[in-house]
Amino acid sequence: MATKNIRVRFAPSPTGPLHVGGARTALFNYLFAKNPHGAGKGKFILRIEDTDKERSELKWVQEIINELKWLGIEWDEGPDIDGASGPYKQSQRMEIYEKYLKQLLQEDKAYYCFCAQEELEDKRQEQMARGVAPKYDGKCSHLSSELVKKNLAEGKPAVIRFRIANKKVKFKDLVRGEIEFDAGLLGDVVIAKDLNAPLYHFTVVVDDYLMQISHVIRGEEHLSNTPRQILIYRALGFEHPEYAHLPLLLNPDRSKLSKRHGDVALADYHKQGYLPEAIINFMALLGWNPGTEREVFTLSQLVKEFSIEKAQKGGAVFNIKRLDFLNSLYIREKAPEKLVLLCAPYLKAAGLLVKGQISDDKLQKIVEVSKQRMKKLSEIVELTDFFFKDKLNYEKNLLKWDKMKDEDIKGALLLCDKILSNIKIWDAKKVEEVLFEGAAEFNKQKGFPEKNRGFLLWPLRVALSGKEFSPSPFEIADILGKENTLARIAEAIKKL
RNA sequence: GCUCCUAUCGUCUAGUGGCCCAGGACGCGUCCCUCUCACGGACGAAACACCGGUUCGACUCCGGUUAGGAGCACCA
Repeated sequence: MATKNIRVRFAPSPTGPLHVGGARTALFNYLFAKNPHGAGKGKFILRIEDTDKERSELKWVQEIINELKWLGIEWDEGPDIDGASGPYKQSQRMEIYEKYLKQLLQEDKAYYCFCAQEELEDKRQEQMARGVAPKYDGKCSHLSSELVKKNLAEGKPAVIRFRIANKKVKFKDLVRGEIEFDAGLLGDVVIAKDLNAPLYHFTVVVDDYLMQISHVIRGEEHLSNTPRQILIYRALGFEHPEYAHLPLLLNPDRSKLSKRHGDVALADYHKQGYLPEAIINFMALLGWNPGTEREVFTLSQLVKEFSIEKAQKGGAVFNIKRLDFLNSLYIREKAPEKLVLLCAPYLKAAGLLVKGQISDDKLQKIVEVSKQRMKKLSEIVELTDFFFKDKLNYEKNLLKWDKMKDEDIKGALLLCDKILSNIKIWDAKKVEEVLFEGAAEFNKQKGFPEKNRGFLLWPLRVALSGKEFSPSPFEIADILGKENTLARIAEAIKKL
């Protein structure tokens, strides 16, 4: 096994946005391929499974490509850059499937079935009601070749079924160990609607073989699909790859992760302002851990640490609070100039950031004083809007600290105005210094508790921000500048 | 219903027979810092599903029970 080339693939079907569960599967495949402790430099392949003509759309192919790139998961082989063409799209490989389909038909390992869908559905219901595993009853499995030819010539609707051998199928799963299924319970599976419309179970086998995939790493929902796929490998004379079935991502109620409990599209998290670093880190730790107490990893560190043996067997609840924690961590670690670039689109979209109205330097300061409060980038808007507005909108009552009366608040603001008017060097440190002195003086004069600076600072901070929560008045004043700061104090005094 | 998978704090997990009256992280609570929020710091509550074996000794091995999940398509 050590000599075998590692080749893994992520094979989504473009029938909707890239699901976070899918993204995690892609991540694990990528990590497995790139990890240097594996059998060598593996290849990670992206294959688009768009055999479902009705539901597959090009825009979803493009979204898959974009989001994977955004995460930093790069593939060695995959569809063309526009997502529209190339041999890594199943829709472009129809002749290949047709060839193998014909082979199976010829060898009588597959056969035409003329049963109507409604008829099948009725039987299925009846079987389940009887308490047996629903499976195809084999009605068309031994039709004479004359009858098949006749039916086909008459244009009777038909599908192609694969003969499932009545025996036990055993295989080794890298995360779960030996697994055995009784294929006799399965029933003959439909592998194509016709020669030109092959279905998943068939195409996945053909492609994984042709693309020389060494390890199939996928979600646990495919575990019970594995035996029938193995049987198809055998019928085709192929050797099947090794398997690793990853635990499912779960809703808080422990059902399979789905919409209605929250967002499941990676793009939704992207839009809300989750950083790819945070999402990668978060997803990696869902169903895997390094066996140490370390919890924070970059993608390249994960590549180094990863081993499939440490993958978890049980499902993992998608805990958004933990994602938020990681995201705020990575936001705080971002270089200031990069964080500004990331936040700017949100401010622009909110109409706060208008080109040329504010210097880059100032904008960076705004982001810097706010970043420790940000769980996701989109929050920059509510956190900083007051910096950009001309007029603040807040209730007079918000200015009140503790049991201050209106005249006390007015006195505090007047004092602030006086103190700040006299400052020559305007920066946060200087402002803080003089205001601390002023606060002591104010409390003494008013008979307020000596150590409680809130009597001076709270009204000031509210006057400058209009908010209950905000950065310190020193930081705000620094960014606002002297003129604006004094103007906001004057506005506040007018309210009293 | 049938088949398969799974089972340690609320959540993600460490733990491969004695190092564990179970460790870390998120979340939660209290306190400190502090004009607020946040950051940071300290402390705290919180789990081996159950029942039988095996063993000198089980969270760890085996069997069963229970619970949860997935699959059983002319979707992937």
